[in-house]
Amino acid sequence: MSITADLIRGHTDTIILAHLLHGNSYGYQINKAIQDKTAGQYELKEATLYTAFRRLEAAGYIYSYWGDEMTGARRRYYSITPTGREAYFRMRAEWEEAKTTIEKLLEDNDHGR
Amino acid sequence: MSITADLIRGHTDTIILAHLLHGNSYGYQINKAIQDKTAGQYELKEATLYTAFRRLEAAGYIYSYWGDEMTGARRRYYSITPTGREAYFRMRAEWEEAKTTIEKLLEDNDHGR
DNA sequence: CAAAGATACCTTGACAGGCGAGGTATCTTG
DNA sequence: CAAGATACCTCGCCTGTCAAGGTATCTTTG
Repeated sequence: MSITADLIRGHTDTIILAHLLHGNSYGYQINKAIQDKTAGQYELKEATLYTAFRRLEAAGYIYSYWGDEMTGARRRYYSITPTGREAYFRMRAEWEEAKTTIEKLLEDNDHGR
Repeated sequence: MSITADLIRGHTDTIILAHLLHGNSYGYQINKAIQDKTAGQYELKEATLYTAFRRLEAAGYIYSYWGDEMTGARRRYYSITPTGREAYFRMRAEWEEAKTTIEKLLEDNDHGR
């Protein structure tokens, strides 16, 4: 969790969409996957996660359905829509752009003095 | 301004500090410099800028003083403090880390399926 | 010289996303 | 059976961004 909230802000949606690209999943698993991927360096807070699901579903980027688990706690599965896929690629492109811009602005450049 | 606010969020302070590294400056000029650097792709909104100045000053990262212009509108100059310098380098390091993390999480990786 | 535009500062209030804190229910393990 | 993991959820606060509005001075232009 060493990464501050404001730096990750705005990426939550894209991160979730990225995980749904290869197949349907449910909240708890997505969160686990993220922790694994970043070696515990970052975790979506549950409240953040579920807020994001609502937002993404309202936007038509994902849809959800209850799993038919015979055992264990019930799970709500999420699936990415074609629109969601498009959104993902658009958001990634935006990130690439933003990255360059931020990089430029954070530089400690001393040119001309 | 093609870059969305949420992606830049949290970088405002670092951007300002970066600009003050090479010398004192005032709000209007800093904003102009940012627009030039990004070829108009991004501009800090004034309200954001001045909020940030207050925040940075309260944190002891910068201090301000009124310029003694004999002509033109009055200018409030800002100067970075040693603590501010430290903060800048720390924030840059955080950005480097965050970047890697975000990159990892946004990947469209299909490994293992 | 008046109007328009640039320079330069500032505040208020709304909004959105993140998240701490709290809650529910089920299954597994010691 | 208690503890911990799995799995879901909501409420209300906090913080950073920014649209909209304001002030004052100087320069340019018709």
